[in-house]
Amino acid sequence: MRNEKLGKIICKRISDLMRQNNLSVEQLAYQSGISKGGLSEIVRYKKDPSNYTILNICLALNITMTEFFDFDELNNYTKEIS
Amino acid sequence: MRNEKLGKIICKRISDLMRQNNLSVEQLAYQSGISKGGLSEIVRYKKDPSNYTILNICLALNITMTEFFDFDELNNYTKEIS
DNA sequence: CATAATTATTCACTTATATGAACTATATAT
DNA sequence: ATATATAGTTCATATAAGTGAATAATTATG
Repeated sequence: MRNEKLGKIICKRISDLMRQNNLSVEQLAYQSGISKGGLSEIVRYKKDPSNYTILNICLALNITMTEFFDFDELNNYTKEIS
Repeated sequence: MRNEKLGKIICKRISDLMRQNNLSVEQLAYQSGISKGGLSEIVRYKKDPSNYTILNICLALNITMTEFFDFDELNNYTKEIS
Protein backbone atom coordinates (compact mmCIF):
# COMPACT_ATOMS: atom_id res chain seq x y z
CA MET A 1 0.00 0.00 0.00
CA ARG A 2 2.84 2.33 -0.87
CA ASN A 3 2.18 6.01 -1.36
CA GLU A 4 4.71 7.64 -3.63
CA LYS A 5 3.98 11.14 -2.43
CA LEU A 6 4.12 10.42 1.29
CA GLY A 7 7.37 8.58 0.70
CA LYS A 8 8.89 11.56 -1.04
CA ILE A 9 7.73 13.97 1.64
CA ILE A 10 9.24 11.91 4.45
CA CYS A 11 12.47 11.10 2.60
CA LYS A 12 12.87 14.75 1.68
CA ARG A 13 12.40 15.62 5.34
CA ILE A 14 15.44 13.48 6.08
CA SER A 15 17.51 15.08 3.31
CA ASP A 16 16.48 18.50 4.54
CA LEU A 17 17.52 17.72 8.08
CA MET A 18 20.81 16.33 6.79
CA ARG A 19 21.45 19.53 4.89
CA GLN A 20 20.51 21.68 7.88
CA ASN A 21 22.91 19.71 10.05
CA ASN A 22 25.60 19.45 7.40
CA LEU A 23 25.65 15.68 7.52
CA SER A 24 26.74 13.32 4.76
CA VAL A 25 25.05 9.99 4.11
CA GLU A 26 27.99 8.26 5.69
CA GLN A 27 28.02 10.47 8.76
CA LEU A 28 24.33 10.21 9.51
CA ALA A 29 24.32 6.47 8.83
CA TYR A 30 27.18 6.03 11.24
CA GLN A 31 25.77 8.30 13.92
CA SER A 32 22.32 6.77 13.78
CA GLY A 33 23.56 3.20 13.50
CA ILE A 34 21.78 2.42 10.25
CA SER A 35 23.41 1.14 7.08
CA LYS A 36 24.69 3.75 4.68
CA GLY A 37 23.34 1.71 1.78
CA GLY A 38 19.89 1.95 3.25
CA LEU A 39 20.18 5.65 3.98
CA SER A 40 21.45 6.26 0.47
CA GLU A 41 18.35 4.57 -0.93
CA ILE A 42 16.15 6.64 1.37
CA VAL A 43 17.58 9.97 0.28
CA ARG A 44 17.30 8.82 -3.32
CA TYR A 45 13.60 7.99 -2.81
CA LYS A 46 14.10 4.31 -3.52
CA LYS A 47 13.01 3.02 -0.16
CA ASP A 48 11.04 4.53 2.67
CA PRO A 49 12.24 4.48 6.26
CA SER A 50 10.44 2.47 8.91
CA ASN A 51 9.63 4.10 12.20
CA TYR A 52 12.68 2.43 13.72
CA THR A 53 14.92 4.01 11.16
CA ILE A 54 13.25 7.35 11.73
CA LEU A 55 13.68 7.01 15.49
CA ASN A 56 17.37 6.26 15.08
CA ILE A 57 17.79 9.25 12.81
CA CYS A 58 15.97 11.43 15.33
CA LEU A 59 18.27 10.27 18.11
CA ALA A 60 21.30 11.18 16.00
CA LEU A 61 19.82 14.59 15.23
CA ASN A 62 18.73 15.14 18.81
CA ILE A 63 15.10 15.70 18.01
CA THR A 64 11.96 13.83 19.03
CA MET A 65 9.82 11.91 16.58
CA THR A 66 7.08 14.42 17.30
CA GLU A 67 9.40 17.11 16.00
CA PHE A 68 10.42 15.00 13.04
CA PHE A 69 6.83 14.64 11.91
CA ASP A 70 5.95 18.27 12.50
CA PHE A 71 6.65 20.08 9.26
CA ASP A 72 4.56 21.98 6.76
CA GLU A 73 4.85 19.72 3.72
CA LEU A 74 3.47 16.78 5.67
CA ASN A 75 0.72 18.75 7.35
CA ASN A 76 -0.31 20.33 4.09
CA TYR A 77 -0.36 16.99 2.33
CA THR A 78 -2.46 15.35 5.03
CA LYS A 79 -4.96 18.19 4.93
CA GLU A 80 -4.96 18.25 1.14
CA ILE A 81 -6.01 14.62 0.84
CA SER A 82 -8.39 14.51 3.81
CA MET B 1 16.37 -3.28 13.28
CA ARG B 2 13.12 -3.75 15.15
CA ASN B 3 12.60 -2.00 18.45
CA GLU B 4 10.12 -3.81 20.65
CA LYS B 5 9.41 -0.82 22.84
CA LEU B 6 8.87 1.71 20.06
CA GLY B 7 6.59 -0.79 18.37
CA LYS B 8 4.49 -1.15 21.48
CA ILE B 9 4.27 2.60 22.00
CA ILE B 10 3.08 3.23 18.46
CA CYS B 11 0.69 0.27 18.35
CA LYS B 12 -0.75 1.29 21.70
CA ARG B 13 -1.25 4.78 20.31
CA ILE B 14 -3.48 3.25 17.66
CA SER B 15 -5.45 1.19 20.19
CA ASP B 16 -5.86 4.26 22.36
CA LEU B 17 -7.18 6.31 19.45
CA MET B 18 -9.54 3.47 18.56
CA ARG B 19 -10.87 3.41 22.10
CA GLN B 20 -11.24 7.19 22.18
CA ASN B 21 -13.17 7.06 18.94
CA ASN B 22 -15.12 3.94 19.84
CA LEU B 23 -13.91 2.09 16.78
CA SER B 24 -13.63 -1.66 16.38
CA VAL B 25 -10.85 -3.35 14.42
CA GLU B 26 -13.29 -4.01 11.64
CA GLN B 27 -14.60 -0.45 11.55
CA LEU B 28 -11.22 1.26 11.52
CA ALA B 29 -9.85 -1.19 8.99
CA TYR B 30 -12.79 -0.49 6.72
CA GLN B 31 -12.71 3.27 7.19
CA SER B 32 -8.97 3.54 6.66
CA GLY B 33 -8.87 1.09 3.79
CA ILE B 34 -6.38 -1.27 5.39
CA SER B 35 -6.91 -4.99 5.97
CA LYS B 36 -8.54 -5.99 9.22
CA GLY B 37 -6.08 -8.86 9.53
CA GLY B 38 -3.24 -6.41 9.45
CA LEU B 39 -4.87 -4.05 11.91
CA SER B 40 -5.60 -6.94 14.22
CA GLU B 41 -1.93 -7.86 14.25
CA ILE B 42 -0.99 -4.24 14.92
CA VAL B 43 -3.24 -3.87 17.96
CA ARG B 44 -1.95 -7.23 19.20
CA TYR B 45 1.64 -5.98 18.91
CA LYS B 46 2.54 -8.58 16.32
CA LYS B 47 3.41 -6.21 13.53
CA ASP B 48 4.22 -2.55 13.40
CA PRO B 49 2.50 -0.19 11.02
CA SER B 50 4.35 1.45 8.16
CA ASN B 51 3.99 5.17 7.64
CA TYR B 52 1.46 4.49 4.90
CA THR B 53 -0.70 2.53 7.27
CA ILE B 54 -0.38 5.28 9.86
CA LEU B 55 -1.32 7.91 7.30
CA ASN B 56 -4.42 5.96 6.32
CA ILE B 57 -5.43 5.58 9.94
CA CYS B 58 -4.89 9.31 10.50
CA LEU B 59 -7.13 10.12 7.54
CA ALA B 60 -9.88 7.91 8.97
CA LEU B 61 -9.51 9.57 12.37
CA ASN B 62 -9.31 13.03 10.88
CA ILE B 63 -5.99 13.92 12.42
CA THR B 64 -2.64 14.82 10.88
CA MET B 65 0.41 12.60 11.19
CA THR B 66 1.97 15.38 13.22
CA GLU B 67 -0.86 14.97 15.71
CA PHE B 68 -0.57 11.21 15.61
CA PHE B 69 3.08 11.35 16.63
CA ASP B 70 2.56 13.98 19.29
CA PHE B 71 1.88 12.12 22.51
CA ASP B 72 3.61 11.82 25.85
CA GLU B 73 4.62 8.17 25.80
CA LEU B 74 6.56 8.66 22.59
CA ASN B 75 8.13 11.93 23.63
CA ASN B 76 9.13 10.52 26.99
CA TYR B 77 10.61 7.43 25.39
CA THR B 78 12.63 9.42 22.89
CA LYS B 79 14.01 11.64 25.62
CA GLU B 80 14.65 8.68 27.91
CA ILE B 81 16.90 6.91 25.41
CA SER B 82 18.63 9.98 23.99
C1' DC C 1 46.69 14.18 -14.33
C1' DA C 2 47.30 10.22 -11.60
C1' DT C 3 46.35 7.99 -7.57
C1' DA C 4 44.90 7.68 -3.01
C1' DA C 5 41.22 8.61 0.11
C1' DT C 6 36.67 9.54 0.99
C1' DT C 7 31.91 9.40 0.05
C1' DA C 8 27.89 7.57 -2.43
C1' DT C 9 25.30 3.88 -4.90
C1' DT C 10 23.83 -0.71 -6.17
C1' DC C 11 22.31 -5.24 -5.33
C1' DA C 12 21.66 -10.05 -3.41
C1' DC C 13 19.93 -11.55 0.61
C1' DT C 14 17.42 -11.30 4.98
C1' DT C 15 13.82 -9.62 7.70
C1' DA C 16 9.43 -7.26 8.21
C1' DT C 17 4.83 -5.51 6.91
C1' DA C 18 0.10 -5.82 4.06
C1' DT C 19 -3.34 -8.56 2.16
C1' DG C 20 -7.17 -11.74 1.81
C1' DA C 21 -9.28 -15.78 2.96
C1' DA C 22 -10.10 -19.33 6.24
C1' DC C 23 -10.91 -19.97 10.84
C1' DT C 24 -12.24 -18.89 15.73
C1' DA C 25 -14.72 -16.38 19.17
C1' DT C 26 -18.39 -13.60 20.76
C1' DA C 27 -22.97 -11.76 20.83
C1' DT C 28 -27.95 -11.86 19.54
C1' DA C 29 -32.24 -13.91 18.48
C1' DT C 30 -35.45 -17.48 18.37
C1' DA D 1 -29.38 -24.62 23.43
C1' DT D 2 -28.78 -23.71 18.50
C1' DA D 3 -28.58 -21.02 14.59
C1' DT D 4 -27.10 -16.72 12.72
C1' DA D 5 -24.71 -12.69 12.52
C1' DT D 6 -20.82 -9.94 13.87
C1' DA D 7 -16.16 -9.20 15.34
C1' DG D 8 -11.45 -10.78 15.85
C1' DT D 9 -7.35 -13.83 14.71
C1' DT D 10 -4.18 -16.61 12.03
C1' DC D 11 -1.44 -17.70 8.26
C1' DA D 12 0.37 -18.33 3.37
C1' DT D 13 1.73 -15.31 0.00
C1' DA D 14 3.26 -10.91 -1.95
C1' DT D 15 5.63 -6.74 -1.47
C1' DA D 16 8.74 -3.59 0.87
C1' DA D 17 12.63 -2.16 3.92
C1' DG D 18 17.50 -3.07 6.19
C1' DT D 19 22.12 -4.86 5.81
C1' DG D 20 26.74 -5.52 4.20
C1' DA D 21 29.86 -5.93 0.68
C1' DA D 22 31.24 -4.79 -3.90
C1' DT D 23 31.36 -1.10 -7.08
C1' DA D 24 31.23 3.57 -8.72
C1' DA D 25 31.83 8.40 -8.20
C1' DT D 26 33.80 12.31 -6.14
C1' DT D 27 37.31 14.91 -3.92
C1' DA D 28 42.14 15.69 -2.14
C1' DT D 29 46.92 15.35 -2.59
C1' DG D 30 51.52 14.59 -4.64
